[in-house]
Amino acid sequence: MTNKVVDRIPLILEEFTPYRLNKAAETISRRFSSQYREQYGLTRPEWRTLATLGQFGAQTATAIGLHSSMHKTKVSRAVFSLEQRRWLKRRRDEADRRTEHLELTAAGLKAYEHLAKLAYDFEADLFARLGEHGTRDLKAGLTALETYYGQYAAVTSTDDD
Amino acid sequence: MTNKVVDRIPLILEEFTPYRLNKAAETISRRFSSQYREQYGLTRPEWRTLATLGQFGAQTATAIGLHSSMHKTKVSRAVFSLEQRRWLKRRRDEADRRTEHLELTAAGLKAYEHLAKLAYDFEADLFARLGEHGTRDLKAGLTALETYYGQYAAVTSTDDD
DNA sequence: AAAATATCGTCACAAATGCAACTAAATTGA
DNA sequence: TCAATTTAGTTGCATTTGTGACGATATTTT
Repeated sequence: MTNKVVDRIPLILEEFTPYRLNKAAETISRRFSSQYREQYGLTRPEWRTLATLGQFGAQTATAIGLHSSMHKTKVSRAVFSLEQRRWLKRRRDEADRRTEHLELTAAGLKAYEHLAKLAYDFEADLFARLGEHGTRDLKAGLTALETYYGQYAAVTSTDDD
Repeated sequence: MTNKVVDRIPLILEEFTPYRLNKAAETISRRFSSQYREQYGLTRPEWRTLATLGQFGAQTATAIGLHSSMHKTKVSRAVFSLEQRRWLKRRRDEADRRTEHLELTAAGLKAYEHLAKLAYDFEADLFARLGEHGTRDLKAGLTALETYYGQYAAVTSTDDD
């Protein structure tokens, strides 16, 4: 049962889809993250937190984590760090005092807008380089993956741009 | 020059390609890595090292890193760990004594063959779930990405399968 | 053939991460 | 109404990672 013919075929790492996907994600992320890292010294969790608040306005830490697929400790640390920069402020919810609503300050919003612009430009440049077909394939492939794993319980949570 | 109309469009994180790509890669990797983690307690760098040696036979640490996109310290640690398990042995190159050739032992080869089989099955299952179109799109999208960034100097090196 | 430079692999240290335990507050339910 | 459970967010600790420096060897330059 174990020794089929297929056992003999060697595994070619650079053709193995999980490996390819990981490498592609890392390469692209690295390129993009260098922008916010070099210009603002932001980490990825910080960038994601900023992006989520910029997109939705005030949010709780839990909501940020859910939306941006980050573990709550990452969110907690990112929030702390953005608070130090005076890019966001906390507001305790008086109805449920466990919760705090997080909101960008004017400075935070300004940084967000700049970074959102960089993100757009980055993506536009990527699409231009991939070409029409490459872009369509990539998007469709990602959509297929999302459909697939979206059906399974979103058990885990982690990070990364 | 900075305030175009496009500046007003909010960035939608879950539609942003680098984010989607990262999340997809993480989700898939997590599923796959749970197999070698649970069954053998292997880390990702260890799995990649094993896979590279299984694919090519004896290799130097540097070659493994190049092939599997891992930083040399990761390779060094993975090699040490696999050596502890007696899954590989080192052989000093007498012509160039800085280098060592790494080779799987019988036990290492056996583990490799089992894991390669798991990898195949995992990929086959993924493709089945993605469907014919989803699979083709994903592969084509990855190929497009690889073509794109393959042209740029492979400056960095890291990990993660 | 010496000196300068580059490469191989390892190690020490600092930063980032994940996990589990924790405090505080809210909710459930007996 | 009060004990048990759940939820929000933080913190401590152990593990993993990246960086830079290092010793050893090889190669290149002068």
